[in-house]
Amino acid sequence: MASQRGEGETTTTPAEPADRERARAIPEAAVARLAVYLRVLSGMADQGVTAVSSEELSQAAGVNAAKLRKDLSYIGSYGTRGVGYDVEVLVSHIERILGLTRNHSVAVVGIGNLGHALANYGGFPGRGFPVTALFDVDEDLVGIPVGGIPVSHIDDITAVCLEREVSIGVIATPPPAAQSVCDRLVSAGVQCILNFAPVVLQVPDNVEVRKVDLAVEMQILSFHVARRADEAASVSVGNNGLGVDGMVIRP
Amino acid sequence: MASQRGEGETTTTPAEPADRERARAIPEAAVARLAVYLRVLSGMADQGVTAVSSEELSQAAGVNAAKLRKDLSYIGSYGTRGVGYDVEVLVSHIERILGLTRNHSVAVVGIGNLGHALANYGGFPGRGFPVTALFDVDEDLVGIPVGGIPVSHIDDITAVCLEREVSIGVIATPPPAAQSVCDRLVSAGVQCILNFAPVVLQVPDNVEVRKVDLAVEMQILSFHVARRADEAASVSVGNNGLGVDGMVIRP
DNA sequence: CCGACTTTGTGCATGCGTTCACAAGCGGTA
DNA sequence: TACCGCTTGTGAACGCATGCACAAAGTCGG
Ligand SMILES: NC(=O)c1ccc[n+]([C@@H]2O[C@H](COP(=O)([O-])OP(=O)(O)OC[C@H]3O[C@@H](n4cnc5c(N)ncnc54)[C@H](O)[C@@H]3O)[C@@H](O)[C@H]2O)c1
Ligand SMILES: NC(=O)c1ccc[n+]([C@@H]2O[C@H](COP(=O)([O-])OP(=O)(O)OC[C@H]3O[C@@H](n4cnc5c(N)ncnc54)[C@H](O)[C@@H]3O)[C@@H](O)[C@H]2O)c1
Repeated sequence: MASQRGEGETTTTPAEPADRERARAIPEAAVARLAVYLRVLSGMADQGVTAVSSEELSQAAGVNAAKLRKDLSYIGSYGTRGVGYDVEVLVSHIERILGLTRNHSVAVVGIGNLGHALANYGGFPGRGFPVTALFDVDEDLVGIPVGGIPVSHIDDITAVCLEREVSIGVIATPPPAAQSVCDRLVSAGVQCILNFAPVVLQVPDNVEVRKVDLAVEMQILSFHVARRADEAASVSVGNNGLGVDGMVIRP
Repeated sequence: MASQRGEGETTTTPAEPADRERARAIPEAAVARLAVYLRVLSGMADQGVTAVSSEELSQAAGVNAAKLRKDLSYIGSYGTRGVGYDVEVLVSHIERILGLTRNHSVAVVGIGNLGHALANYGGFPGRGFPVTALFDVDEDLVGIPVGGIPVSHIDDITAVCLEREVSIGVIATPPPAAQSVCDRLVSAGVQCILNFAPVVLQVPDNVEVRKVDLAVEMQILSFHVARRADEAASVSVGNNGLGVDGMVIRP
């Protein structure tokens, strides 16, 4: 039911494909950072930089240098001691680990405010994520091209997803429709879902979901201001108690 | 320079104001989940639900029940053993901890594809995050209302932010402009930034930044498909075990 | 060819976050 | 009132991630 990480796997690693087997051991947090390193490295490559040290790269990526080296060590040892890393080499290794050696076709469902923005965004194709299908229930939208791609009707989702080999589904519908859309994507064989609707999606174990919840992001920020305000209050007022039943306000 | 967590803090926690002092101890990850619980609880309240058990709530929020109880314990003990939690009570306590007892005015900078979507989105005001200011460099956009709010020129950012008491700045400009916009927001006194541009922002210690990077999200998804594909390959090929050089995985 | 210098890769300790498991506490019932 | 069953709240164990510190490994100048 629940987590099921390593499944059956009685096996230890076979000798040869150490490269990909290694992938399983990469911490989730490190994967997210590898994607950031990749972006930074790509930028450097574009500017003609050919080599980079862990110190430089870590600064550019906004992380600790030791952490960066450890992250890179998860994917192998491709640096040169005393020198640093070859940018090209690193880029290609990270791309391989992240599975970016092939394109991942993306479908956007719900062509409203957000869906339009996503469909019109030019940043995805260049990074290996071409948007190849758009879906909506609204008959008035069906057939109209957005960002160069005509909107399909949601009822055709299975056929279209299979035909265009969609591997990532993006949900940008209103919350009530999200679960149903998700189910449809799953039955169309989509195994990766990026969800913008503020809803907890229910999916089978073999489907990976990531959510982007802007309200939550803002609330986290809100928490930090509140905390900071309280700290300030504690310090300046001397914090002589009184906090009793809570509801302390701002300085 | 770098992290600076607990800083000067020679003080131990004073006795009384346990309520807010507690806030400092809440793990970052728990804060994010609290926001999710809040959303779920609000939905329940709207449907007339008055009480909920940790089991029910955790299922609705998609997390482990024990984790949920621990998360709630960070903000105090407001449940009733043998019964569960009062929805109203929980909502108001979480809101207080997250600093949602007052509104947080939001400014969006960069009214392009994404900026339009954000400005038009109706979900923020209802959650205590009214969008009160929009900025762009494009003269053609300035003055035009989007989502009911006229776009201001980026050069007026300081005055407008101060006037409207903006507490959260959202960056939706092209990457090259992001750092400069960020700097302007900071000098306008904004201490919370939500960044959509794929750029690592440099900010002073007293400013909180959260980033939303869709390309990174997709690359993480990509990693998981690749990993899964490899596992499948390993299994189907037989992978009859006997790992040689160690690196045991999980049972 | 050697020695000094630079930077990687990683073992280890530390801290944070998650999960388990259970005593404590409460409402309901007889 | 006393008991019973249910659910909370949390101590403690575990596992993962972070950061330090240094040996290993390579470059470069002489
Ligand atoms: N716009 C934003 O900035 C923003 C911010 C945060 C979260 N969100 C979330 O993103 C989602 C989309 O937001 P939006 O502002 O674009 O909404 P929207 O109302 O503008 O667009 C929703 C679109 O989905 C379509 N739709 C509805 N039901 C559908 C179904 N069953 N199948 C396919 N399409 C369907 C509608 O026809 C509409 O075109 C919402 O869940 C919202 O909460 C949006
Ligand atoms: N649209 C998406 O779905 C999407 C997805 C992922 C990431 N992003 C990122 O979000 C950002 C915005 O994307 P977009 O598609 O809306 O871009 P866009 O080009 O449509 O809009 C950018 C807007 O910013 C304005 N701008 C430029 N420089 C500015 C400055 N110095 N000050 C104020 N405004 C300025 C432009 O005039 C334009 O209106 C980009 O960094 C992009 O990489 C967007």
